[in-house]
Amino acid sequence: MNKVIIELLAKAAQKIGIADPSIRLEHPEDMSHGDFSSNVAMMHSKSLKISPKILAEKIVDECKKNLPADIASIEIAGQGFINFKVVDSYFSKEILRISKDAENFGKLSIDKGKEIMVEHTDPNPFKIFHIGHLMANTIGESISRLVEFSGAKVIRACYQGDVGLHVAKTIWAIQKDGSYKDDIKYLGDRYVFGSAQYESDEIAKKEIADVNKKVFEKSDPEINKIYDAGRKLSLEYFDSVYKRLGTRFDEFFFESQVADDGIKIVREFLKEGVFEESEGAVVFPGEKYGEHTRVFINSQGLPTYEAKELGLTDLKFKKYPDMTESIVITANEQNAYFKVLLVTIKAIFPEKAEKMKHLSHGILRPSTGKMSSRKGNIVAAETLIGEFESLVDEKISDREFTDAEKMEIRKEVAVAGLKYTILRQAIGGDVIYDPTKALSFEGDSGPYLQYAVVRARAVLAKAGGVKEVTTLPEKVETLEKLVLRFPEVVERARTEYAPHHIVTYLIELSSAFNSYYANNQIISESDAVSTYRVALTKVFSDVMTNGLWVLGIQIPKRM
RNA sequence: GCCCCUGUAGUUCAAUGGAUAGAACUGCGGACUUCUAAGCCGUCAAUGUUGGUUCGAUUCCAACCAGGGGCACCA
Repeated sequence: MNKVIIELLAKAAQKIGIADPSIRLEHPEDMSHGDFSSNVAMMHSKSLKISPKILAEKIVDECKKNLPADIASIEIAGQGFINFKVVDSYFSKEILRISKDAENFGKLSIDKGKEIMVEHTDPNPFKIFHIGHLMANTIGESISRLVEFSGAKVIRACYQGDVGLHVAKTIWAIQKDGSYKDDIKYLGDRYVFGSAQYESDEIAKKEIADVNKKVFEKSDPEINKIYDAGRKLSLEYFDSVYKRLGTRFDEFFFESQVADDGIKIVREFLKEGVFEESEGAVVFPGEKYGEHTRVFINSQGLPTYEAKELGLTDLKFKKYPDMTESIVITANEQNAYFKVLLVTIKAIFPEKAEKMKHLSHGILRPSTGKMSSRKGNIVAAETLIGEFESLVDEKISDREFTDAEKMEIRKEVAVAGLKYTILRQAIGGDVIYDPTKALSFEGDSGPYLQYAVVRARAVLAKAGGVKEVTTLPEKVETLEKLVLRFPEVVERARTEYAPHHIVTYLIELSSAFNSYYANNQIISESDAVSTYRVALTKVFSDVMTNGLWVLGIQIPKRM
C-alpha cells in the first residue's frame, strides 16, 4: 500500500512539473487525519512558486484521475498535507493474509547475506559483574537480535580483560589473606581490598606491580594456581548470569590473546610513520587528524588498551574474513577514546575501519545518590535482579500459582522489568531508576507487555486456535492498523540501531490490544466476526512474541 | 581551560524539520462485574534562556545558563 500511494503521488507530481519528487509517506500521529500522509506539496511549493495548498490541490486532482480501489479518500489538511484514508476492508484482509504465517511477520531481509559481529558486555574476570554490565548486555543482546531479525548472521562476541592490574590486585589480596575460597563474593571483596591498598600503601603498590609482572610471565606456580582457579570461577559465574538473562556468546576474546599482536602492529606502523615515539612511549599523534594523542605502548614497553584493541580488531577479521560489519558497544565514557581509535584503524586498516561501528550507552544508576567505583559502592547485577525478583514475589504472593509457576514468573517478569527499563529509552543516555519503586508493574513497563500477550494467548487457547474466517468486520480499529506497521518499525530500529523504537511501538500496540480486549468479546458463539477476532488476536500475539524476542524478553505461560 | 553529550508535564522517558508535542508514574474522577483488574475510560500538567535559519524548529545554527563525561602511559 505504501508503494502504491508513493507511485500515485510521484506520477501526479511529475505531471504537474516536479521533475524529481522525493516522496516520503508518514503515518499521521492522529489517526483521524488518515492512514498515510505526505508533505510533497509543502516540499516543492517554494521552487514552483505556488502556495502549498494550491499545489496540493493540483496533485490531489491528478491523483483522483486514477485512484486505486483501496483508497477511500484523499484530503488536504493543515498547511498542505495530503492525507490518504484506506478502506477498512484492506486492513482486515491484510490481517487475514498475515495470520496464515504470522510467526514470521516482521522479519526482514535487509541484512540477508551479511555477517555481523556484535561485541558487548566485556566484563573483567576477577572483578564484579555490575549493573553497568547488565545494561551493556541488555542493549548488546537486543542489537544482536535486531540484526538477526533483519536477516544477518550474527556473531555475539565478548572481550574480557584476563590480565592487568585488576587481576594483580585481587591475587595479591588473596595471598595476603592466605587462603583461596572458590566463591565469587570473596573474589570481589579481595579486589576491593587490593584496590584500596594499592591506592594507600606504597609497599602494597610495589608488591602488586610485582604480581602483575608474574601474572604476565606466568613465572610463579603459586600465583598461576590462584590465577587459573579465579579465572575459571569468574568465567563460570559470568556464564550463570548470562543464562539468567537469557543471553549467550559465540566468541570470547581475551586481552592476553591480543596483546602481542597489538604490539607487533604498532611497531610495524611505527616504521610507516603512523605512530611516533614520545617520552619513551609509542603514541598516535591524533592532532594530525583533528583528534588528540593517545598512548599505544607505554614507556615500559607494555601495550595499553589501545594497542590491544588493534590486536583484537586484527584477530576478529582474521577469524571472520567474511564479516561485513563489526559493531562494538561500550559505555559512553569511551566515546572520545573510540573516536581516536577508529581514526587510527583507518590509518592502518582502511578497509576494516569502514566496517566498524561504535555504539555507546549511558550508565544505569539510582535516582538517589551516586555510584562510584572508587568508593566501592557498585551495585552487583545479581543484587539488582534479586531486588526485582522479590518485588515480583510480593505481587504474586496471594495468587493461585504452583511453586513451579511462581518460579518461572519471578524470573521472567523480573528480568523483563529490568530489560524494559533499560531498553525503553534511546541507548546513548543514562538510565535512572528509583530504587524505592524499582520496577513499575503498571503501565509503561515490561510486565505490561508480557501481560498483554499472556492474555491473548489464553484467549487463543480457549478458542482452540485460529479457525477459518468467514466474516470480516465492517470497521477496523487501531489494533489492526498498528499491527501491520511492525515491519517498518523493525526496519527503523535496525537502521538506527535503536531498540527503543520497538519498545515504544509494542507499548502502543499492547495498549491498543488491551482496549480491544476490553471492548470486544473475542470468542463468541453467536457472533460471526468472532473467528476474525481470534485471527487478529493470533497476529497480535505473534507480533508481540517477535517484538519481545528482539528485546530479549521472555513470555511467561501465566502471570 | 579545551572537547563531547544531555536539558521536554511534579517524576521517568518518546517525538524521520511538519498538523492539537505522545506515553507512563503521581494527583483527581469514573465504568464493568463477560475470554486474567499487572487491565479499561476520562481529566490536570511540559519543549532551560535569548537570538538566528526556515512557509514551518523540541529537532538545525550561535551565545548563555545548568547537569554529566572525557582530555598521555587505566580500561
